[in-house]
Amino acid sequence: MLTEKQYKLLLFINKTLKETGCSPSFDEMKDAVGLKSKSGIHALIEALEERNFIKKLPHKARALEVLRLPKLKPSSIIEEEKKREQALQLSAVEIPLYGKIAAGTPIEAIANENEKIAVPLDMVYKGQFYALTVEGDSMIEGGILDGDTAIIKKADTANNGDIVVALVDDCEATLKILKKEKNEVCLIPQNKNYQTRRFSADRVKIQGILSGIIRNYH
Amino acid sequence: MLTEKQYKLLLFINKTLKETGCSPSFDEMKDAVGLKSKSGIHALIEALEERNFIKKLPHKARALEVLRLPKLKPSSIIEEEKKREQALQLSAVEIPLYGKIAAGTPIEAIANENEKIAVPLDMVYKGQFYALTVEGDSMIEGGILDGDTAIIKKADTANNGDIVVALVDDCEATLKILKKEKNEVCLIPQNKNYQTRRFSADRVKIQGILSGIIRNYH
DNA sequence: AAGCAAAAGAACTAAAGTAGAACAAAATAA
DNA sequence: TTATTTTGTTCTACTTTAGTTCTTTTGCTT
Repeated sequence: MLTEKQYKLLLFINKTLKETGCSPSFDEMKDAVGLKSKSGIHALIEALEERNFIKKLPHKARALEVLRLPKLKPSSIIEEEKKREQALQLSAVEIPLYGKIAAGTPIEAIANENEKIAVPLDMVYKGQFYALTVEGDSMIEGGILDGDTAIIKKADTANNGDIVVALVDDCEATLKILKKEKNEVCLIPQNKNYQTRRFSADRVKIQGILSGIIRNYH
Repeated sequence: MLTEKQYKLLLFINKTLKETGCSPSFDEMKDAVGLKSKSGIHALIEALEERNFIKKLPHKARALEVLRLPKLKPSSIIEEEKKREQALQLSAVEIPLYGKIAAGTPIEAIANENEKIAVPLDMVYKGQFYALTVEGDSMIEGGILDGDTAIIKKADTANNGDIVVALVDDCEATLKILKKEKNEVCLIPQNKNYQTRRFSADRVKIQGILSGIIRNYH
């Protein structure tokens, strides 16, 4: 119903009326609203009168009357509603479950947008994520078991020590610890029975960084 | 009665008026409803005015007023809400996070209803659940690491082989594999450096069964 | 593929906001 | 009463913001 300036002025008129019992002058209003000329106040007053928020006796000094104020929702209720909305949206989000890792195919190839999994929000704070089912025990000493769901953050670069989804020769995807050395890349398992594999850097593509693990005991 | 867009716009206008006291502009409305051009807003406004949901001062800026709100939501909105609700309920629920385990105090004592965590629904299919933060490495060979969040199903009995939250002598809570023997109870760690502990059955109370693990890499 | 409606986009018009000055009417003081 | 000050009104000029209208595009239904 009102513009910002109109609303601000209306509040000021109402306030001074209640506090002093007498209308503010155009000059007082222009200062209150932050104008340098009172001609603007005149326009605002006319707009407020046209919208029936105030009544004015023309050619009388300080003769304004507030007819009504826009009825606002109490801010406490607004806050509460916002919180509830946030809670709904913040508690968990859904990310796609792409399939199994260590399955020998690029992840893109098996992307299935239909299968999704819900994960706690704090796992997926920022960026794009997807989920993989871990297959095999090559990371068992890092607490990553066969059947675990790995939450992966999409990325094409990573730091030494990160656990990454690495695609070797465009055909084999594995979950390993990354170590970069000059022109080579080491993929380090966490299982004594497996060996670290070393590739020239151009054979390995990073597809994501491990962000979380979800395990289900049945 | 109303189309989805009309309904959304009406709600937005109403919300803006109640929260700020000022009408939204066409540009603000187009963003709120998800249009890229304000010409569409014009059409929606006209439709809403024709149906007597809002009043407008023509050729005035920010001069909208909401006359009434529809008692019925458009069916498309209802369906959308149902879906979202279902998705949320089906995908994740919130359970209380009680604190750390292996901290030497009964879990009841440190229950804090305020702290909660969202977990995927398939972890908490049936029964009452709570979450604990794992402390220590006594279960490391089972893939349960220091700092992991353990999702626990409330229970006072368990089967051999279950990983349980066990309270010993009413003062010490630990997460271990359960093994019952005649009148004795074994609590078996999964770490060669720890020893299995054996108690008479009356000293050990089961407080829950491990149902899931959530881990966050930072 | 034709026809339709919703949406996008651009062009245009109007209102709101800003400022300054000149002036007229009311309130106040002498 | 007259003189003086305060207050309100009007006008011009210009910038920014907002609303309207029209044409084109897009996506969908038949």
